Order: sequence, then structure tokens, then C-alpha cells
Amino acid sequence: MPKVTEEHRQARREQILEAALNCFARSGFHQTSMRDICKEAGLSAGAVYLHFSSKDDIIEASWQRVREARATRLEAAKQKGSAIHALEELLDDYERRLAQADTDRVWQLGIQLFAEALRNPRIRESIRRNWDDGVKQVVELITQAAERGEINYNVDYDAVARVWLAIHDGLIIMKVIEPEKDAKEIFKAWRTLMYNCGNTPSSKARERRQDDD
Amino acid sequence: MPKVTEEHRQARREQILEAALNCFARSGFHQTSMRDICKEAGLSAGAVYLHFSSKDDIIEASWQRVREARATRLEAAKQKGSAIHALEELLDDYERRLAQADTDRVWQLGIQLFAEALRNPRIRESIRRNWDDGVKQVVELITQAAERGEINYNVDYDAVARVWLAIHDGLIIMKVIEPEKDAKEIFKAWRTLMYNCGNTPSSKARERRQDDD
Amino acid sequence: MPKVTEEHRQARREQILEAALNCFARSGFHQTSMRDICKEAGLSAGAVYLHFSSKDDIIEASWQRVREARATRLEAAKQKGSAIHALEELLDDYERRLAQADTDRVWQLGIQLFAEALRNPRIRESIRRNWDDGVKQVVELITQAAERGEINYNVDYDAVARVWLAIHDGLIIMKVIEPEKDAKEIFKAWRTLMYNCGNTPSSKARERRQDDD
Amino acid sequence: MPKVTEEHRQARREQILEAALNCFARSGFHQTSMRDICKEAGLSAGAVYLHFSSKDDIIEASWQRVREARATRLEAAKQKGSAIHALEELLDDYERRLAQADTDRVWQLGIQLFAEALRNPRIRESIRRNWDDGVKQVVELITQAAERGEINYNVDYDAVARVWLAIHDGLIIMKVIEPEKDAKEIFKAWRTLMYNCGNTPSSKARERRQDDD
DNA sequence: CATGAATGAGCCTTCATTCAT
DNA sequence: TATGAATGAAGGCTCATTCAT
Repeated sequence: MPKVTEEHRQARREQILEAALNCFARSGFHQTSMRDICKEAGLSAGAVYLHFSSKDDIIEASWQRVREARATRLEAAKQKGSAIHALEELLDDYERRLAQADTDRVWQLGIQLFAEALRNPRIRESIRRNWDDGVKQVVELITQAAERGEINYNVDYDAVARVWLAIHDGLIIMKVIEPEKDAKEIFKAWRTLMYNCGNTPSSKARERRQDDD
Repeated sequence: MPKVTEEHRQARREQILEAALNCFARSGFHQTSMRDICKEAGLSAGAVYLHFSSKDDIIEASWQRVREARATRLEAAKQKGSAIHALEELLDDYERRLAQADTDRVWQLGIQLFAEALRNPRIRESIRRNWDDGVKQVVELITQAAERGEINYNVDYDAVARVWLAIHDGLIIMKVIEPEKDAKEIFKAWRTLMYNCGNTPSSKARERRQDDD
Repeated sequence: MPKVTEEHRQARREQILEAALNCFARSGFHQTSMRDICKEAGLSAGAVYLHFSSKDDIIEASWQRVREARATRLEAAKQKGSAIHALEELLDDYERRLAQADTDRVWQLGIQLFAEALRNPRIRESIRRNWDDGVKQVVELITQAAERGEINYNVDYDAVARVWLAIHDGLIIMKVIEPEKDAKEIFKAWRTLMYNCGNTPSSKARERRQDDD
Repeated sequence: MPKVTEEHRQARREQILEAALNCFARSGFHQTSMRDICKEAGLSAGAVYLHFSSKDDIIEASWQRVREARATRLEAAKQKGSAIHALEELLDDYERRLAQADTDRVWQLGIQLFAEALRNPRIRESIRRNWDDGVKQVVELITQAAERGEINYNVDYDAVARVWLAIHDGLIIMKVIEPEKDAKEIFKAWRTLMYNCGNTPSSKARERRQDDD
């Protein structure tokens, strides 16, 4: 009966991971003890260790969840008809989620994973891959939009995508620090940036700059 | 002999803080034990506790260092003749530091502090204040630059400043995750964004968007 | 299997308490480290903390043991046919135990608890209640004996009971300080006091006293 | 200038001891740190160690203070004209001090010293000597009183003296546990005991007892 | 598969004591 | 003499992990 067993395995892993995510988001990786996770999952320590080899293993698995959430989001956005709509959908979706009263569990985790990456090469590598994926997809969207003439960037698409993602991560931090802050204007600014990025720098500023040098 | 004592006190605090910063940047707050800090500082446990009342006290003091570093930077930038130069100087300085081979200790700390803010209200409050200061100063610079006609933004300055800081923090994360990544193009994109932000969204895109809604 | 678990729990608590009593009697609360207790109990630190929440918790539990021992003794004495016999049984039992070569662990603990009461209100309160119980029971016995005409006290029974208990505690101290001292004569004196307490002070002494005032 | 030095030495010792007594009575030996004593004495650690070789040394010296207080009291009592008056004076004085609102520092110390005697042979020996002295003096007083016909004990004087001291120590404990308890009746009972101790046990009780055996 | 009692290394912190000044 | 910074062993306690049942 391998199938039943396998299903059971998956269910247990889910159960544990779900509990861990709650704990991690609530108190952080290091303030969460295995006991906390066991209690939240309603399982014994032994049972948890049957499915995960260590606490770090759980942390890594929880990061996979964050990855998947991001990927799902990107994929969903790409279903939109045109590239520019996909980009807009990404922003809209992000804005919507950021506006939710209770900060998303996934983001609280995200911040902690960034810190964890410092000491855990596997997590670092994983985050990096995830980022590269994100960049690649955004670049793809920009390229499509540019080809269709929807936008016209004269800077490196890859660089723009990275700025995009930097804003994304930066706003996560802002949300954690200042959860009640209204982000409407910020998103408006972000959208404006996105659309205008293609134009050349204003001549006046450029000129002044050259003068001083 | 109060003067000698006071100087000595300061020196010791520096010595301990310096050691702590190294440890924290290397392994994170929670992976750093007091023993590690003592060893790095070349002091006994008792000596460290003579100058800091707890590990948390050291963490907070180390965050003060990060604050001061940011503030110093902003202040230095504002010495530049014009506002637009100050903004440019900030970017240039940031780019320079980001390009340094060894990721800046202060940033590694920064990331961890963001994670710590999740569970420590004092740190959260402190980060928030620091951020508000940063926003205020950048807004001030933008306002001056706009008054001098150097740039022309038609979006909320405060929002732009926050996007600016979001990029800043986002790039810190990127640097920690991908230390060897060359950021030249990214900064170029950032600068382009900064200068172009004032224009209205390209009409083509806007139109398309309106059609769909 | 709750029964096995519960039994096991009790056994472990006993084992730890037993070890703690040995350590406390041997070296005192403050000279006994948790490590000492663990070693004496043959358990790891974690195992001990599974059953007691702190060292203070163990101290309190050990005091319960002393209480119970006292109560058991009183109860056993009251089984004796008449009140006067019960009082005598108490004294006899006490004398017997005091004569044992190795000072009773319970007394060594008692002395320390008195000292501990100074700073620990919970212990102080508990000792006080225990004492009040003792007084009440002794008063009861005296009252019964008086009703049966076995003794005839013309002083406050409560006061006599307290003197009784004071002697009791005082002799504990004596035993700890001078373990090898033979207490036979002392008990003889104590018994004599007990029986004669009812008579009025000798007139001669009283008269002399009045003369001087 | 040995004399000045010697005086100074004494003054410093007094100062330290005085501080230590306050601390000990307030928080107990083990809750009092050397730092506490230094602060209370207004001296540096080094200065304290110049006059006492260790914390235990201070504890022992503080016990000397208790001894001296006891001895002084006994001596003062013996100045009273007759032996029986001396005994009465002792009781009166004791009652007076016990009635004071704030429990005497010396007694709080006493209780702790009893506990300390458990592990510290020097203190145990010292307490024992002190006790023997007390017994000897009380016996002396009883003997004198008996010779003068003021009292007429037919039990061992030494034993009576020890019961006397046991009551004394027992009441100290009572005072610490129940500071607000009024001891008037207790002292009345104690006095009654003292005067009546010489008579033979009441015949009735004795007879009953014999019957049962 | 599941349990949860047990382990024991390691954590943060305190404090009696010393010693260069 | 006097100072008080420095020491470092030890303390109480936690927690990731294991294993007999």
C-alpha cells in the first residue's frame, strides 16, 4: 500500500509545515522551539522527526513554501493577456496583499529567511535561485511588452527587473516595520516609475551635472 | 581620575561592540553566544557584563551603530552644493560601498535587525524612526531639487522617497544573497528612474489599460 | 496507558525529591546545585526539569515532605487511647528520633526552611500554617486531658502549646549543633514541666518578687 | 604610629561588619553579595578584602556579634541582686525585645547561622560553645536561686537550662515566622513553667500512666 | 508509525576574589 | 591603604534530538 503511505506522508508533512509556518511567523525561527511546533501540529516530537530530519530541515521546507507562493503568483499573472497587463497584475496583487490588515505570514518568514541566508548557504543558494527566476520572468514580461511597444526602456531590462524586485523586498520590510502605513501613494509612485523608466534623463539635470564635474 | 575612567569605559564599550558587530555579521544574533563575543573581544564574560547589561543590550547598541552610519552618510551627502548632487552623492556612495568585495558588516546587521524587529518592539520602533528620518531627509532634498527645477516629479515626494528607501533596503538583501553580483547596471537603472519619475506614464500604456478596465 | 505514566511520574518525582532531600540535608539549599541533585538522583538536568519547574519548586516540595511528616506523627499520636497518652507518645516519639545517631534529614531541612522563610513569603506562610495546625492539635489534646482531669493547667492552653512547639524547634537546633548530646535528661525536664505547668508559681518566689518592685 | 593604624583597622572592620549585618538580616547570607556589602559600607571590594579574608570570614565575624550581644545580656542580668531576679530579668528583657515591632537584626541572623552551622563546622563549633556558656550561666543562676530557696527543682539543672534555651531559640523562630504574634501569654506560660518545674508530676496523671503500661 | 521521557551540551548571567594602579 | 576593572568558574535552565516502548 505504498500509495496510502505516501499520501499519509504528504499529509503529515503538510501538517507539520503548516504548524511551523504559524510559529515562525509569530515568533521567528530562533524563538520557536521544536516543542512549539509539535504542540501547534498536535504531534509528538518523534512524529515530527519522522518527517523532517532537523529544525533546519523544517526551516528550509518552509522557505520552499514561500518560493512556491511567489512562483504561483508570477504564473497567475502571466495568464493575463498581454505582458504589460501581467506586470500590472503583479503590482495590483502585491498592493492588495500588502494592504491586508494582518501582514502575510509568508512575508514575515521572508524577512527572517533573508537573515538566515547569512549563515545558511543552502538557504542563500535557494533564495538566489528564486530571485534569478523572478528576474528572468520579469525580464521576459518586459521584453514582450517592449516588443509590443507597450513600454520603451532604454536601460538594461535585467537591471530594471532587479530594481523591481528590490522595491518588492524593500516594501516587505516596510510592511513589517510599519504595518499600518498606507501604501497607495507608494504604489502609485512605483507604477509611475515603471512606465517612465524608458525615457532619457531630463536634459536639465544631466547638463547641470556635467557642469560641476 | 574620572577622565581616564570615562575614556577607558568608552574604549571598552567600543571594543566589545566592535567584537559583537563582527560576530553578529558573521553568524547572526542568535548563533552568536556571549562566549563568542567575549573571545572576539579578548575579554572575560564578567568584563563584558561590566559594560553591557545583557546580550539584548549589545544588540540594541549595535543597531545604534547602524543608525549612526546611515545618519552620517545622509549628513555628508547634504554637504554637497545642490540637492540633486546630494541625491546623486547618496547613490554614488551607496554604489561604491555595495561594490566593495566584502559585504559591509553594517548591512548584514541591518537584515538581521529587520528580522529581529518582528519580535522586538523596541527595535521595531527604532527602525521605524530611523526610516522616517530617512524619508524626511530625502523628501527635503527632492523638494529643494524640484524648487530649483532640477527635477520635476508629479507624484507624492514622500512616496518616491519611500520607494527610494525600499530599493535601498532591497539591494542590501540582494547584496547579502548574491555578494558577487555587479550592481553597475542596476544603479544605472535606479538613476534613470530617479530622473524620469516626473513624467506622466506613457500614453500608449495608459490608454491600453483604460480600455481593459 | 495513562496509569503507567502517572505512576511513573510519581516515582520520578519521589526519586528526585529523595535525592534533593539528601543534598539539602547534607549541604543546605544554597550549597546544593541542580547538578548535585541530578547526580544524586541519577538523572539528567532535563529529566529533573520535566518534573519540577525550578529549584525553588523542589525546595517547596521538600518542605511539603516535612509538613507531611509532622502531620503523620501527630495523627499517629492521636490514635493513642487518651489525650495524655497522645501527648506522651509525641514526646516519646520525638525523643526516640532525636536519639538516633544520624540526625534526621527532615530536621536539617527544617532549620534551613526557617532561614529561608526570612526571604520567601510562600515558605513563611506555609510554615506558619503548619505551626498553627500543630498548636491547634496540641491545644485539643491538652483540653481533652484537662477535661478528663489528667492535667490541670491554669494558663492559656494556646500559650502552653506554643511553648511546647518552641521547645520542639529549639531542640532541633540543639540536635543539629550538638548531634552527639544525650537528651534524656532534657526530655525528663520537659515532661516534668508538662505535668507541673498547672500549679501556681511558688509563693515564696512570688513574694520575694513583690518585695523588690 | 601603630595605635592610629590599629584604631583605623577596628573602625573599618566595624563599618564593614555593620554593613554586612544589615545586608544579612535583610536578605540572608546567600542572597547578599560582596558587592551589596561593599555598597552598604561605602567601600571598595579591595578595601573590604583588606580587613576580611573572605565572605565566610565576614559571616563568622557577624556571628561573633550575636555572641557578644547574648553575653552582654546575660552579664547585665547577673548584675541584678538575686539569682531569681536575674532569671526574671532575662525573661523580661527577652519579652521586651520580642515585642518590638521590627524583628531584631540579631535574631534574623541567628536563624541563618543555625542553618549555616549545618555545613560550616567552625560556625557550628562556635554556636555550640556559645550555647554551653549560656547553659552554664543559667545553671549557675538556678543553683544560686535553689540554694537561697527561691526555687526548688528536682530535675537536672543542666536539662532545665537547655529547655530554657530551646524555648528561647524556638521563640526566635516563631517571631521570624509570625512577627505580629503577641507573645504575652506565651511568656506568662513560660514563667509559670519556670516556677513550677520543681514540683513532682501530678499524681493523678502519673497513676493513670502506670496503669496503662 | 507514534510516543514522550530522557539526554546533555550549551546558553546567559552572576559573583567571590585578585591585582595593577 | 584604597580602588574597581577584570577574571572565570559555576549557577540555573533550555532545547534539539534520540530511542525504548
